[in-house]
Amino acid sequence: MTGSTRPTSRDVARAAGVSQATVSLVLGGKWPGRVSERTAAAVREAAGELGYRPNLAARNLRLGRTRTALLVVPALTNEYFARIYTGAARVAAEHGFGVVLYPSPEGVGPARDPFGSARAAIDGVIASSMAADALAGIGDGLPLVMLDSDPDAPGGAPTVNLAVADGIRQVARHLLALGHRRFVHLAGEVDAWTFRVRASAVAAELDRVPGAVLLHTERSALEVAAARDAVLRALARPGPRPTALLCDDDILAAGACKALRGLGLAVPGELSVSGFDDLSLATAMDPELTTVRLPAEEVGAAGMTALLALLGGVPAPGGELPVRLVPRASTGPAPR
Amino acid sequence: MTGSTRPTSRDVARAAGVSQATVSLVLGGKWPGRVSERTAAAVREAAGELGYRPNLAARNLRLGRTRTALLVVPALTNEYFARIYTGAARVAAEHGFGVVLYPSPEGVGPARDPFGSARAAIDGVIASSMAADALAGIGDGLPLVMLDSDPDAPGGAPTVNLAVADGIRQVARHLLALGHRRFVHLAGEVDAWTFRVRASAVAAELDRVPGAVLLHTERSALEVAAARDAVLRALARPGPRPTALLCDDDILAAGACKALRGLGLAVPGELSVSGFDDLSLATAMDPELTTVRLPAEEVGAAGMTALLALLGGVPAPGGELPVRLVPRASTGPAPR
DNA sequence: TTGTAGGCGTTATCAT
DNA sequence: ATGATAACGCCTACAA
Repeated sequence: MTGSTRPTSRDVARAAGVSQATVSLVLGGKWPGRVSERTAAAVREAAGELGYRPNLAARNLRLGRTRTALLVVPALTNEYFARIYTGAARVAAEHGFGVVLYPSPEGVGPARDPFGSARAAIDGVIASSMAADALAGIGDGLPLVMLDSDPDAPGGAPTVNLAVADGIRQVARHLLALGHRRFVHLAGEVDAWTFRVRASAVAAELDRVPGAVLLHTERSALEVAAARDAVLRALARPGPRPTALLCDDDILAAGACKALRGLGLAVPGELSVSGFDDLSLATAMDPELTTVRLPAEEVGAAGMTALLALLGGVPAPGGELPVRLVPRASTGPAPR
Repeated sequence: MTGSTRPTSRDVARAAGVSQATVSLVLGGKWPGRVSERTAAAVREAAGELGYRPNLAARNLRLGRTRTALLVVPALTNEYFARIYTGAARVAAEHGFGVVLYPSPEGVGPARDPFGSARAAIDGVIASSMAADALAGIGDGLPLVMLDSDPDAPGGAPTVNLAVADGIRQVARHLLALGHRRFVHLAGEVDAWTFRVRASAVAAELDRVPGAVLLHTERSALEVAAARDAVLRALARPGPRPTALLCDDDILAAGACKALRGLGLAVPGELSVSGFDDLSLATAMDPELTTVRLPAEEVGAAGMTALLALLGGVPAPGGELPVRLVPRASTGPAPR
């Protein structure tokens, strides 16, 4: 280790033969009309020479804000959250903000560290698909926007949601139009608003059609192997066999297809399977999955927009983004 | 907005009837023997009452370090990087550090912002699977550990690697033992060290066996659709047909399987397919993919350990972590 | 056992 | 057009 330490604005000032204030003005980009072109150039030169980079901690302390938002996600295991991030980061960048990702350690559980877990200094929080109380200790009192969450939850944080119920409706109608009447719902075994909405939307939509019946709802963790087991359980039940398997999620649908193949049941010849999310998995499979595409990037963007509004003192809009059925090869006419 | 602002340690001190210094000692956990139990309790009570949370910017400025590391990844689109994060975060937490994720905007490209893109104040950088120059402007001069990168790259950052070449070797031997002799290599079209290693390992290993021949190497972006097209191209070439398709990556292998199914070729009956990474995709597919499991979490952990060593002034170890072939259903005896 | 005081590096206000 | 100066909130000698 050479004893070299990072150069400060003071060092730049000395090197350029000016004062710290001038350096700050020039590098802050607000010198036109206040500092001569000559000195500005000298400052920039000196800064470049020394490899000067402003100390973020000092800047944040002085300004009282960090221009950084925290994006809390329950897991990074699928690309949905990656797309959320992308959208949020894009909007953030347009406003000179950064986004820091915090994958919440497996689901719930309040923070253990008395000082909270988010170490980065942040101005606000965007929480995606989280139970409200899972945020305990993260953004205590910071401006908060929730994605994919109960808009009527206590706390009254602005919410950006997907039209999940409408998506389920589209799937159900698609299957009904194909002649299906006997359904099984493979539900995500996760205590999140979005899955509760899915469940009630499935029930409601099938209720509307005389003759259509929801034979059973089977719950499964969001993993392929678990979903396969769940479908095996569901199909082992006595009674008439379903012709359509409506899955809460593409991963569940993938597991369902595996189970069916194992049972020698053709998809979609004997059973139709639908997913939700339109992950890249949906087209990696064979047959490709009929599913619902979520505008994840727009969700992230809208979330960031709402947070920026909040930070600006304007009441944030919130709202619901439309989703779209993507019919592919895993659904077909009901047999018989 | 009520005009309420966040309480400072000063406010806590006032509320508890003590000085800032005492507050700092108590909340910093280094009061035993220096502050009476009674006052300590009073301080904690006041802090809790006010909902006090220390200002990170100020703390970081004062201490000159943030106890935060930046983990730079090329993309979040697959779970490999999620596992890296998990491992790194675990080790970090054991040392009172935090980890902030920075998904580098699509591959390469130096930072556009003159002040660099990583807004969070950080002590060091762990870069995963990145070209060395893709880091320009991120951690300028900060302690750096590279994962999955050329250990002999200029710059001499410590490197934590996977035994990628050995993994390829295991796959090749597995296929050779099954009687395969005509190979096609489906290579990732990414300019990264790990893919260069894979390519040369494939060539080297097949070279060692008389009669074994690498018919062709086809390149493809790391996406299912691209991989499918690439395999269609490769199989349309004149000459003998391969019996084994060695893919750089599970996603490529998934695309390969789709292409083969489209062509009516049985896997593994007529062609064996192998992947690399053991993503959850590998077991979501049908047939399940023979692939190589990477200890991603350990890579992240080792990377963090190396960074902590670096920060402590100790030369970081670096090293290579073993990988393991996971034979599944997509490979079988060579036909004929 | 507790309080006082100084400074971390930056930006912004006010003189010059 | 530029420079001196004062904060931002925290930690930590050192003094009492």
